Amino acid sequence: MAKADKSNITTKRSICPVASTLDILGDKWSLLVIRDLFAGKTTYSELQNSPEKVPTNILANRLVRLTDHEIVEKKPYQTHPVRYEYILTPKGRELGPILKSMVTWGEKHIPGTKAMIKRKR
Amino acid sequence: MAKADKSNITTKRSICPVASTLDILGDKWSLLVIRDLFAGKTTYSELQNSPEKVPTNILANRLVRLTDHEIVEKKPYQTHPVRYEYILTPKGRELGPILKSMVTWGEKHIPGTKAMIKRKR
DNA sequence: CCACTGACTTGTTAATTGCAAGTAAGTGAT
DNA sequence: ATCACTTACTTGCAATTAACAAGTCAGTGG
Repeated sequence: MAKADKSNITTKRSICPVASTLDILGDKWSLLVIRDLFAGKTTYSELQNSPEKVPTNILANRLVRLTDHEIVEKKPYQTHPVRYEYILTPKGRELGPILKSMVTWGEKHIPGTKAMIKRKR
Repeated sequence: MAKADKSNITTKRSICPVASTLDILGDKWSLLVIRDLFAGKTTYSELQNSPEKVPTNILANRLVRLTDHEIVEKKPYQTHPVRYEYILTPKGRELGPILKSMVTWGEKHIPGTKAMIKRKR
């Protein structure tokens, strides 16, 4: 039941790029997963161990949605046992500025917040 | 029933600025309302007439939440009859970069989207 | 064979959304 | 004064989503 319904993947509320971006990322968890991928996490269990403790069924669902949108790519990095890594596609990596502007705004306007992402590469 | 519950207004999932920003704005509608305010809309009915057709109870709820967070200010601009205008506070106006980076990403990666915001001032 | 890990699913309850309709103050026309 | 209309919302309820706990399944190491 972690399948995102394909019918809605291309459904846009309007031609506005903001609305369309929110159709994909407009929820409490998607950008948090992407933040963690930016921070260098790659596996399901690493993503599960975020400080915000994303529920496992939601994490699974979001990963499916994000891979459907080609923001994230899932690939096995070993067999026996099969283990998967999730990595950002170029399209996903270009979400950096959105994350960055959120960090800037959050740090300035929400007391008690502090970023600690060390961007790799 | 359009009251946002005050208990949750200062509840943060973590000290991460991205997570905290998403606690406030992480849904399908909030940033759309802010987009419209950036675009120069000021009244409830103008906001209701967005191309995405936000449900009226959700619009009311989001406006309460956003004013609670001091992102939006509600003030009467006339009496008899009382009419209200919603305007962005300085804190709200600083969300511009987030919106802007969403426009950039959306236009580049979501086919069929086109921005048409003419920023005023 | 047993315990353990990683990567998820499934079931159930709780919360949120979306739609339709209704309300209330006030205006302007008949 | 009554009617129609506008703005700015509320209210009720069904439907979708999210959250939480538990369970599954392949595989490994002892």
